[in-house]
Amino acid sequence: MAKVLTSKAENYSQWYNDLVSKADLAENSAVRGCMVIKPYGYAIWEKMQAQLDKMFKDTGHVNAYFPLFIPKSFFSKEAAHVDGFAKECAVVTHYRLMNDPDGKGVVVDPDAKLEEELIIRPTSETIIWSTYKNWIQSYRDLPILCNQWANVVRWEMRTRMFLRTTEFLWQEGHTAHETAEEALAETTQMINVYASFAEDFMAIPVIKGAKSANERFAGALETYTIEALMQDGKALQSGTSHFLGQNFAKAFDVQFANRDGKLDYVWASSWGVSTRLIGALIMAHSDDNGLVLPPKLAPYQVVIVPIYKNDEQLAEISVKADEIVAKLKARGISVKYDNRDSQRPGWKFAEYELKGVPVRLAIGPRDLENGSIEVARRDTLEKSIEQLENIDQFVADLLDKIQENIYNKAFQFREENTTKVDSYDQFKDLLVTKGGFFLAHWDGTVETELKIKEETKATIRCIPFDGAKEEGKCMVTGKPSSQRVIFALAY
RNA sequence: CGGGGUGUAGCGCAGCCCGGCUAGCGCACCUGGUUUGGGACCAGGGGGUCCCAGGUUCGAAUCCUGGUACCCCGACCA
Repeated sequence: MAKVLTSKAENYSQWYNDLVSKADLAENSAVRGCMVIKPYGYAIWEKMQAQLDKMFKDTGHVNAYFPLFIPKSFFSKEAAHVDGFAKECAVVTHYRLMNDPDGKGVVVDPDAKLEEELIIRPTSETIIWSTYKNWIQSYRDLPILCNQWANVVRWEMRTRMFLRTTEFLWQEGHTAHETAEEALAETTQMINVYASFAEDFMAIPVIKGAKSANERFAGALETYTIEALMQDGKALQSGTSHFLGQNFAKAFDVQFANRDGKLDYVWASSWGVSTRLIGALIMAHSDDNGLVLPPKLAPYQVVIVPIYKNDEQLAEISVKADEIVAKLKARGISVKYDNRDSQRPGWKFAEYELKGVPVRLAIGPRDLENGSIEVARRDTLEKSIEQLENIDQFVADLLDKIQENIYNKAFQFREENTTKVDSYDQFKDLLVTKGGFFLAHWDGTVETELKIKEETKATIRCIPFDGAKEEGKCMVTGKPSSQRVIFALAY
């Protein structure tokens, strides 16, 4: 087959860029750092949205929408929060353009300067908590369990399609509670929702855990994360859920009358996942032939390619193909019958491999005679001839198998690339030669964490929830530690 | 924001050092024909402010100055 992608081995990040563009997911736009998400890429996002939205609703949440602009003054109300975001905010200073008095084009009208600048949201805690203040008077108004699907802007220095773009799409949940326990339970519930979405739908195994103080969200008391391992041995933070304590309630003076008739500040959580998940999907499963999509998120789960020599043959094949389409659709399987005459079969095979369609069916004159059909699976690239009868059942089972197989493959990869280390020298060596996740003891101090980051670029990805309690010594300082944490190089 | 690199047809590139006739190649595109079980072949055809602005020169894709955009490597991050 003609090679259209740089191979992973040759240059991983070039492979990634090639794939994004050749699989028609996204392209760079006229605006620095901002991408155009193309229909095929957006279709994957829509699948993700639909499933996540369902999971949010099933756990009692509702959707709302808050403004894109945030008054600058809101940002000074929570000190840690502004520290975290100040350096990457886009600011609106004027509201009008005028014709350039000196010639062609337009300039900003200096008379149209805003009294107070507006920040384009990098995240919505501040605008939402200023709103919640009006919604909450009593414990009877709690909890508030809102989510919003939105775009946000963070003025990043270096961008990469899906992984880090200046503008990105996400969802952000913002909840308000009577008690710390309730807010913490919500924080935990949502990291669990993210983990099951990642594992059951994206087919990506993740490690749930808490961020170290240093890696926490700006303004949070706890940040929980799901960490996934990519095929190049680097970690990708794939979703976070924050316990915000009473920080934002205090910053925006959101108090409520509790059950004892006393005023108290509201407890909060926030949680989000973004279009970065598409980057995770690419880097977790795909190969040198292109994208490999988990069936549960593939815009098309099945494609049917007819093979024919003339119009009569195509007509005969189409009768069969239409039957198959109807049977698959009846099972809720999304299928495309590609009967375009403008491309030849070989071209189509390569194209759908590039786009990661999980199952490809090819049907030609030979099959009409034999009552058979060729089935090709994207994950293993295996082909087989199957009976046309009950092909819908066969395909339905195969899609389940593929979903399971790519999860298992990713899981096995993670197992093979998770290493327990006890000495700092061994850690430094294997970090470079092997990569992946490292389970190591850490003394719990920011100083040690920063020293490791400075010397190796590795960070603590999380303190895993299900990590075994185990007495040990910090690999750097030798001070006591009660649990191994996960270190890795990260995106 | 620091270091390096690149902007020439929709995409990928050659030409630039050493200025000179009509700016070239591959893919893609259009037309016709033959094809169609792994990215078809033949013939014909269309498409260019050579990133932008200024300068040097009889003459600039090519040399000079400034700007700008993108890519790669670092520090910052979902």
